[in-house]
Amino acid sequence: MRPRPLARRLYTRDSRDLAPLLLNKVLVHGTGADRVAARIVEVEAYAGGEDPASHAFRGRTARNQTMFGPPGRLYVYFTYGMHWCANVVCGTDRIASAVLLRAAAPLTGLEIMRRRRGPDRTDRELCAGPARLTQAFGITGTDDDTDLIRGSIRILDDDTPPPDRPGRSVRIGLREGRGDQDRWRWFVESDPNVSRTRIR
DNA sequence: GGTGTGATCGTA
DNA sequence: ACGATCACACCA
Repeated sequence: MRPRPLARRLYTRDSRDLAPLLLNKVLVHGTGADRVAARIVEVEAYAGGEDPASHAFRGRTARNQTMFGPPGRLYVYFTYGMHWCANVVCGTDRIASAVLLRAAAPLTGLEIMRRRRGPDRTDRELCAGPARLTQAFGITGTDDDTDLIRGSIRILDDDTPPPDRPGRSVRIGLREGRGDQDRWRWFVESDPNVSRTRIR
């Protein structure tokens, strides 16, 4: 079968159920000559109001309101004064559950990605990291709250299953919410496009 | 492979 | 004041 958008029902799952299922799905942006695509190889779950590491932990704000909206949309936020990061909004309406897209393996449009990321970037430098990924895809704040099923940014299933035994670890870059049991990062073991892990 | 540091600005 | 980061310098 041709690649097709994920069923809307899938996005109603909780972030910790959905996150590992997004591994090996295909993120695409644009059409024709502008099209870029990459296979998702690393994600993290953020569990909203119960999760001290989530932007939603202290309630709804102007920045995080997309997470409180319907599932199946993209939550894009700006951080460190220069980077954008993208999340898949999931769970039920008004529950601020989300999955951070941390890394992907480039599939098509590598020359377009290199135009955005820099001409000397190796393949693995294009999408190995949450802010690298958005830069390679040309995702910014104007893409916040867009629909992942009908919009220009989509997540597709091309019948590549998620790994049977995905790699798993605590989340990266956090100060809060990284207890030993909070292993809410999943990745495709041995994929070179998994981001470098530097724990605070 | 690893660590340390500066960039840069919206958010709370 | 700090951050769901990155690039680059430097060390090994």
